[in-house]
Amino acid sequence: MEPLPRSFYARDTAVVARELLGKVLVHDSAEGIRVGRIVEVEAYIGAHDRASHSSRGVTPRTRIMFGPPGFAYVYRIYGIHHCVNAVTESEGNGCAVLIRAVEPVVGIVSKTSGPGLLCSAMGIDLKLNGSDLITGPLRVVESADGKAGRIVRRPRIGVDYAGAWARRLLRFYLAGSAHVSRR
DNA sequence: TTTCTGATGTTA
DNA sequence: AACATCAGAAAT
Repeated sequence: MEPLPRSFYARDTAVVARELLGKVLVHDSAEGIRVGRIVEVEAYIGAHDRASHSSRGVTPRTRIMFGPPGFAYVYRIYGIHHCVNAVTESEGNGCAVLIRAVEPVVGIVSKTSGPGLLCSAMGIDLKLNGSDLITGPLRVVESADGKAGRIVRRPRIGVDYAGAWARRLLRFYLAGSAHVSRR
């Protein structure tokens, strides 16, 4: 299947987030091919978004976020887990979509309901930070049926420190999916 | 059921 | 010190 083009990512982050629902994440590695259908995401809409890592400016960690769209921003969290994002909008904005949950499709043998769990289940780690989602080993492709379903909007998870930004409805998930991380 | 705690490395 | 998390235990 053909990966989504870079122009898909070079748009408003909340729009990209919603449209990523139902799309398919593919990790091609020596371990084999692992495939999951995206069912939950969050938008981090730029350096002015106090919940976003990019609100601290360009640092070694956020370098990829401030780069061009269509690349993977992978970071380690709480010392144990990894989280994966797709960089969006244009270079210099620091925007990205966090992928929070997928529905197992191929080659997945553990839980995928949560950003750390999905990375573990799909073998996503820091080696993929900065990789190209169009040409690299980690790609996003159109779903087989092209359909997503009704979308639910909620506040983002785990960003209570961000004041008013924590209340913005920038988390999106597919209504009725059994693989969403929490209701 | 909800709330808590421990694990553990990176960050600025 | 805090963290875009998770699993298991304790409290209710």
